[in-house]
Amino acid sequence: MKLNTKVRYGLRAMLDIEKNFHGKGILQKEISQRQDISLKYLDSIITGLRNGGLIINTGGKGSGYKLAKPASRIYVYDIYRAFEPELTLVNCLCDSMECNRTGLCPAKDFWFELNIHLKSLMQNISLKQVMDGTFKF
Amino acid sequence: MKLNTKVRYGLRAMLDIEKNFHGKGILQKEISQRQDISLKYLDSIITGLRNGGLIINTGGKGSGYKLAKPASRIYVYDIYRAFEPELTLVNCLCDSMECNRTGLCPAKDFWFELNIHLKSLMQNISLKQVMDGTFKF
DNA sequence: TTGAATGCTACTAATTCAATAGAATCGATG
DNA sequence: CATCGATTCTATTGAATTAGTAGCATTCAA
Repeated sequence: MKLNTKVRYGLRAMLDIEKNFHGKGILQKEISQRQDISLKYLDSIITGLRNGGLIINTGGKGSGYKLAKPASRIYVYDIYRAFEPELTLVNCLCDSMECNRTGLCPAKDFWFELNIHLKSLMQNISLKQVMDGTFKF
Repeated sequence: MKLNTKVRYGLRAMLDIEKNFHGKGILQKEISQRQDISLKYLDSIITGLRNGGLIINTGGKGSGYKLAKPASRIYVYDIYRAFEPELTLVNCLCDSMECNRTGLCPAKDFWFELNIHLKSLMQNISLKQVMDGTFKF
């Protein structure tokens, strides 16, 4: 069970933007250098974050990126979702072809609850909390 | 982020064995039929569980499998570990070549705590609780 | 000694994933 | 207008992982 690197890099990029934004948009190149991610690969990360509505280009002079919302209203799960479909720990939770044992299979019920729990953790911890280290489980 | 099918089938096999064991060892064939898992693939699942010390062959007449310990002392994470290395949500947590930013990178610290939390959930919910549906998060 | 059940090694086919290539576009500046 | 840096898009590659199967060896009780 692994998180893919896009989510991982995505979170770092978001934190980088938030930390270094002081009125002037952040360039991909800066993030690339600070976070040690190749510009080309970061390109796809930025695309994901932008399409997910998490960052926006400041436009105008000295253009660059900033967060689309305050860090306190962006959640870890938002970033996850910028790169992944809905969290589904096991396929039998989403693919009814694969399993229709809900209520009959204790294993399925367990994974179902674990799935909800894990998702809700990520939905409730904000970028700001991650940045400050003030999140709690 | 997905759980692999071995862990998933492994849990089902364990539950099947516990549920159907009444003094007489459970045959792979029975599990295969009840759980609708090909005998060949189940073979590798059983191997994992056996090597993980979670099930044992009853030996003797009417041989078959039973749990190696009471279901109340087998934990979900035990089953996970029968098929996976230690839970590591992101590579930067285990591979120091990849990242040595502990305490510097808020993202890493977050994944680290999430990792601990998730692992500890699985370490504290027993097979019996899964079977009864009495687990709680 | 036979036959069912188990155990072992290897293999394949499919999928996923990280990362790069190359070109098109955009936008500010001189 | 020309250009240069930065961004954006599409496509591709190469590697790793994984679900599932094949085939055979072994065991063990009847």
